[in-house]
Amino acid sequence: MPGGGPVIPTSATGARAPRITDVAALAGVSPGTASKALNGTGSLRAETRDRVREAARQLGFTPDSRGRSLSSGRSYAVGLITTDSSGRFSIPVMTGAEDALSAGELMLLLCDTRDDPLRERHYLRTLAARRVDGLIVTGRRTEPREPVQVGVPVVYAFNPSTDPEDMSVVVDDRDGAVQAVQHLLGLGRRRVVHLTGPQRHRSAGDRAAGVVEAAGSSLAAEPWFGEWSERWGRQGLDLALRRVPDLDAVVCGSDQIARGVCDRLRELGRSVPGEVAVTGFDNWPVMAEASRPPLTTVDLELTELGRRAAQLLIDAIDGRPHRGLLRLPTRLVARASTLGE
Amino acid sequence: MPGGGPVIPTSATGARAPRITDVAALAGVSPGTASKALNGTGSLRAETRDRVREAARQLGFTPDSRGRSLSSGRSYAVGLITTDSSGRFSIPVMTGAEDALSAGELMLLLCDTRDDPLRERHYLRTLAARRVDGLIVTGRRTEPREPVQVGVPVVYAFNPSTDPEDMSVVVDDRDGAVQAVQHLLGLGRRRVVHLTGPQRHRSAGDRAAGVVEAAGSSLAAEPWFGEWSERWGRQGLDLALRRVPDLDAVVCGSDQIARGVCDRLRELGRSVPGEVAVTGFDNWPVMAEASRPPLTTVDLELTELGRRAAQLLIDAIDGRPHRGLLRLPTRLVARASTLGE
DNA sequence: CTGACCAAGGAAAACGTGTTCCGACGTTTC
DNA sequence: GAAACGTCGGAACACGTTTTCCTTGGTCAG
Repeated sequence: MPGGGPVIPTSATGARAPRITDVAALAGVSPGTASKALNGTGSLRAETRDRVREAARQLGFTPDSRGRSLSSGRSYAVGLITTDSSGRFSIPVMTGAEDALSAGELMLLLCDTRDDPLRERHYLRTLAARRVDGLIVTGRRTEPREPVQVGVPVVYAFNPSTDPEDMSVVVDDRDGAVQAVQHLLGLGRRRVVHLTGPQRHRSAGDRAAGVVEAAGSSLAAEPWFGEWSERWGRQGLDLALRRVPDLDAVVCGSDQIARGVCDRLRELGRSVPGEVAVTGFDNWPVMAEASRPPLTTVDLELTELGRRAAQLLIDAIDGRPHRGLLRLPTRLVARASTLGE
Repeated sequence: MPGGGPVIPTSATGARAPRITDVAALAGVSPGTASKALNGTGSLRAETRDRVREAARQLGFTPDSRGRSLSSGRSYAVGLITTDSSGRFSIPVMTGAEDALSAGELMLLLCDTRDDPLRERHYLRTLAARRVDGLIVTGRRTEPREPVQVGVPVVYAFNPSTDPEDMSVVVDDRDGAVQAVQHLLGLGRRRVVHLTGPQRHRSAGDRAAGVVEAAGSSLAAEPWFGEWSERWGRQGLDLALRRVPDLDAVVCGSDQIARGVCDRLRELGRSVPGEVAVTGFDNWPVMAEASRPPLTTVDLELTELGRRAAQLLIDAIDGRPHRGLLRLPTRLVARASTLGE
């Protein structure tokens, strides 16, 4: 049947998927020779090589990666353990990782543990059974997590391992906060306050530390810790205004908080950024771009983080192991909430 | 080394990962017998079985799924092709699919094509090489897509195949709209308008059709098509009010639109739901719950959709193929934007 | 003319498992 | 006592590929 799309042949196409033996038979050579011809190894006459390749093409031969894997000792697959794949943090990390891996012909095995240790154990076992070449571990919080015990290279992305010897790639939250503050100081703001998430969250603490460090004497009050919500942004702003009536900049620990702050400021009739400049954190498009005005915010570059994590893993798999924590820079995205129109 | 966590042994643990041969040798039986003992097949004395199992436990033996796969003809893996894994629609679908598959010991191979036909071809080839048992195809839009050509069972989730014979699982957008409207009618609303996304989007059209059908004479104006944004919600509300000053309910095609509508109504001093009731669509928590007031909305039950898709796929793999379109019901989530406090 | 060397390709083993077939042994039945 | 039968376990092959080693035949130098 000539017409129709390019059917990729497999065991269910009707007949069996062609094996290298079939290719070899058609080309009139031995399976070993066919393998060499297709992989460009060994020493073969050009004519033979072409004949084999033509036979493979004709049969629509796709080498079975399981056989190849068994023979090579590598599975060309890595597991991705995530504590919640629906988190908006793990998603871009996954995307970046997949990006880097697919370039290296590696596939990603998705494992969503839902923060359940039992599920995690189950998945680790399954991944071990599949003899994955490596593992990427990610989550939705920046708290260090206890390392996984597994006999292949592991990279922790976004949430580091508690073992400082393990490979971890994380966001430099503190530097992000510093960038935001410096941006505001550069615009002449001198009465800066900081509203952020729960104090027990490491990212909140890191960002607050960055703000305190960078703002120096321009910090008009101690940071307020609350929750990662718009509601807290609105409430927190009220608190801040009571304490610092003449504040001219609010550095927020998340875009949600910043959006709440903007909303409340508008309700109070204070112009943004005319009277008060506002910055967010995370560059979560749906928040940052939909806010009125759109938010100047700190992009975590999570896709790049995922990519780097995957690259590190590939290196380790290829026998060039790295170790320790890699802190990636963030990127300030300036929008109307500090710049105006 | 006894201390430390439960190391899952693999080829990199230092020594080689133990093979079934090693287990057999330790138990004093042949590899074939060991296989039978571990899998509960064949006829063996209980004592022999136990001896083998004990040996396996002692060695920390994990059967190599590649060998097993080669022998059984099944790979126990399915590919997940998504046009964008960062979309908030594909994520819950993936989660649900993974949920159903992991129960059946199947793994998910993640393939994000980024809507690029070249990448898709690449991934299809790779998945074919891995001899996946099946394929789930999903995307971020509800438009039917051209079927993939591959020799294994395929289920289309969220976005159906253009071939009505293919297995597809989709959201019943129309029924969702009907539910929302009936909810409003039940609350006594009689001047209903509808604001939704771009007319070229099938989901917008389906939802609009449902609204028109269910509202009947209570529909105060033709639906307005615009975009899926809060900004359009605000603008659209102005249009609607100009045309229907006494409207008492706005059915929105998305939570973003609904949120914009609520914001604008508040700015205009019209109470929600006192004067105007508002419904959203999608039950996107960050929108629906953060809106003021929180949105009554239509949950698409995407996780369940993913689960069903996976279940259908498993059935097909096990030789019980289904066919045609499965339209899953949505679920109305009532919140303050229609009910008040 | 012979020995050394090289190119080309084949045979066989390896990767790890599951399954089929068959033989050995012990028990039962006539 | 012999034939039939059931239980248990081993040998061999299958799955599909890669790689190592070896053979064959040809060419070149001495």
